Amino acid sequence: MQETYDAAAVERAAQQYWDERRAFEVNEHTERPKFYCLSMLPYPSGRLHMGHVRNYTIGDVLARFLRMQGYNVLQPMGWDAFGLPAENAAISNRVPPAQWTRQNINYMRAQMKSLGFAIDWRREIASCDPDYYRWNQWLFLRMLEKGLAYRKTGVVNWDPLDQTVLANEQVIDGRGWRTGALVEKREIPMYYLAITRYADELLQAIDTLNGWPERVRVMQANWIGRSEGCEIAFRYAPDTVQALGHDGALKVFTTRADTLFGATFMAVAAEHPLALAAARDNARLGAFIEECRRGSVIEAELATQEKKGMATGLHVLHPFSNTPLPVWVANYVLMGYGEGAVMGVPAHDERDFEFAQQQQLPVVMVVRPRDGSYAQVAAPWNPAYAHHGVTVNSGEFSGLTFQAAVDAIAAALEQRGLGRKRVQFRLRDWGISRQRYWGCPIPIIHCARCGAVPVPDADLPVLLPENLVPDGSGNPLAKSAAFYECSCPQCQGPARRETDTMDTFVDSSWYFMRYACPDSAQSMVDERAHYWLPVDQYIGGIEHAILHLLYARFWTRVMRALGLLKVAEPFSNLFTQGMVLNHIYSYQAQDGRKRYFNPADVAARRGADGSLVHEALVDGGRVVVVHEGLGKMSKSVGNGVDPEALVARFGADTARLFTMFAAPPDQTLEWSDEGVLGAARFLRRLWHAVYEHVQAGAVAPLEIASLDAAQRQLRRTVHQTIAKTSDDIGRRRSFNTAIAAVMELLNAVGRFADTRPQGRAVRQEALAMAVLLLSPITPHICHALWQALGFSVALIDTPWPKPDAAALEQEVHQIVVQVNGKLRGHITVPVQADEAAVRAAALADEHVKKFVADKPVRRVIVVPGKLVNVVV
RNA sequence: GCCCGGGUGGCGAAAUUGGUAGACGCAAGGGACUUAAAAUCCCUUGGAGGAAACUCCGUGCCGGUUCGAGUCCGGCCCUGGGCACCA
Repeated sequence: MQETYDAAAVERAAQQYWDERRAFEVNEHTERPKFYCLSMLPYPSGRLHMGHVRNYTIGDVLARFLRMQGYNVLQPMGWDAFGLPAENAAISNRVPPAQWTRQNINYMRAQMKSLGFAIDWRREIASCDPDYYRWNQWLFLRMLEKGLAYRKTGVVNWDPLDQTVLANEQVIDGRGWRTGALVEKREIPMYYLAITRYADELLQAIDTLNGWPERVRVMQANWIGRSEGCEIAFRYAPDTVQALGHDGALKVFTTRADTLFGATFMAVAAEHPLALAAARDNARLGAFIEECRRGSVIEAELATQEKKGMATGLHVLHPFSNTPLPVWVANYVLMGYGEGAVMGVPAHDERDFEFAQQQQLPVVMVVRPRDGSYAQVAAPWNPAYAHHGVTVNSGEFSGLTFQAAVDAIAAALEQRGLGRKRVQFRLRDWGISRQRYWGCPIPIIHCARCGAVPVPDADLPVLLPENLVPDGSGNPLAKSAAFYECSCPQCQGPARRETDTMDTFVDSSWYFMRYACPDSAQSMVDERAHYWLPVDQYIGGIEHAILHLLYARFWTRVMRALGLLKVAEPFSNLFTQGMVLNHIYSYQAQDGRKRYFNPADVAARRGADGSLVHEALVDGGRVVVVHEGLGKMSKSVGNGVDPEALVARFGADTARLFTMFAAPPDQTLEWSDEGVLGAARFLRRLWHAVYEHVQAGAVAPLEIASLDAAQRQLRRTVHQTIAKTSDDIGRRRSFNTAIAAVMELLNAVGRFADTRPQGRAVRQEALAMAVLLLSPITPHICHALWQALGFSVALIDTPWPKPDAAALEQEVHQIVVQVNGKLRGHITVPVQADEAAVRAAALADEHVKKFVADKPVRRVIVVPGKLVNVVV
């Protein structure tokens, strides 16, 4: 064994050992229980960042821990390889996205290997591989057959200069990211997946996801957004029938049918057909509608925007009173939710109230105020106005409580054919068409005669040409005749291939299934997926709490309905790791632009007044930079730490140890160079402890019966550490405290100076256990130290230890004594001592006597094995 | 506006079921070794008082429950995140 710890050599040797033995390749033919440990697959951006390191280390710790516990652990890895950054890189580097992406994958795979993750690399997949994305296309066709996929016009962001569709993230302050031109909204035909058909199922099943963090479950439930209410039809008034030239009704959705008699107007969205019809011979209304449609795309702005509206001149009839109600166009009504129209009840809805105040519309109170809380509905708005209560002023429906009123009104409406109870979801169907090149082609052929024709299964996959280079204007596929020119599968006539590609969320909705059977040539998944699914532990960022996880749940249900899978839910347990933060330093450059400095390039010194001053070098001179606090590591503020440099300097084990130790894995992690040094120092100390021990020669077998008190004490610490570490990793996922416990153990070993044969035997056990317990976190150094300690079976094949109950036993233990709840002393009592004995010992303690003095003892509380509280 | 987290030393944090607040680590100060530096090792380190023994105070703020509260309850303040005119 070498005296000094050479991380690079140790890691090379360990990785070579695992590779040669194919240690992490798994199959389905084993008696051991399976465990599917999955980390979210990365986008191949070029290099790993610290978020990746943290994510994959958490997964790897669990995978290795469970492997040692006897599970058949699958830990796969792949690449979310389609998407916009490859096109952006292509524009600036003039390299096809495919080439850029594959280079990045190769580079990042090597980086991952250097971190020593226990991955079965035979199962690697990239979503840009035709063998993978052909099954996106295949399932899309099945969904088309079932009516789960359909075509409809949708709104996109359009850059008028580049003549191209922009993704939301390419729209900056309402302008195109490249051209700076004002972005327009355009309606084009797109494909949608009917996720709303699964809304109820997806919502209800959230209750079964016991292994998911509560906040993720809440976020998903809110996103699906189920509302119980009524749809109500308001028939056109005679003047409106005349104006439009036909009879009809305006449908609205409401959760407050009990307030129907308080409706004093109708409000419809700008895109509502009734608004458009009214605008045909009303130029002012047309202009207003145009203004609303043009308005801000950013939803947060919409929410705070001033309410605006304009009367259409049309009227509808109240279903019970037959009173005519004016129809308004209002900018606060969303076309995409409910019916795109609402009944305006200003007395009991804040938005309607605000609108009515502005437009001088009448306010009619139809819910009785709660005792004395208010006398009448008047400005300013009072949240009590919206409370559920007893109806008044509502004809035959007066005097009913909320639910009774809703039931009665809904029943009466239904009898007249003017409404019914209905559930409305906030969730909308998933638009998957992207007018982009680097994605999975949608397998549709457009024929002038036959319409949109699905590509026959036999012609799959529709291959994406990999040699195109986008130039920023439009979709290169739409300019590539070799791609879009084709013949109609039905009539054989000339036709045009669909040039839109799929949203990359499609790719990531089922990749974890394909890992189970990456070579399945005849089907999307095969019986091996039944073995591995569901994923037992999924690990990833909270930023995917809604979309990715919801889409994957939906996709799983669709595949189950098609008989491809047996599970309803893909992920049994979900772990969301925290972000990695670092300091942000900025400086106003001479050109007026804000520049950021990497924290590694910033030096701190004490200023004249003793406060910290941060400085960085600019053109050879020092300038004072502004410390903007902590923020997520990202390119835009230049505060990233390169994992590769970290591994090169300290080794993978130090990188892994620091990221697991510095913070609980589900909370934010603040980067600290000193903390990294501390992790490296600990590993050197561990190495040195084993080195010293091994240098002293062979170790005698442990003779437990002959141990003295100090030896038994160290052994007890060893086995307590085994128990704590097992619980911390296995149940609590609290890796930082598991590491702290091993550090304490090593500190105890350091204080243990016994060099007699049995002393050395106890030390041997202590060091071996420290190495074993730490091995999921720092596998390379532990691999080497395990060998050095003389074990012939490799660490990777050694089972996780169990605490020895006998070693944990004690004859006496220390008990805390309090007087009136304040700590006053400690007593040592035999473990078998009964309550009376413990009580007597406590009262006999000198410190206790001092505080009790001559005051009468009112009560003594004894918590066995822990504490005594004397109440005086 | 609504829904979730979080608030504990100089810093990252620990305290798992209501039972010794601050484990473990970082930083800082002191010391050992060394020609010196690095590395390593040892000691101190929540605040106040005290020569010491020890005492008092202390987990964002106010109040409550309890023999006992960082932990439970009520009200507030600050902060991070998510959603956002969803009828």
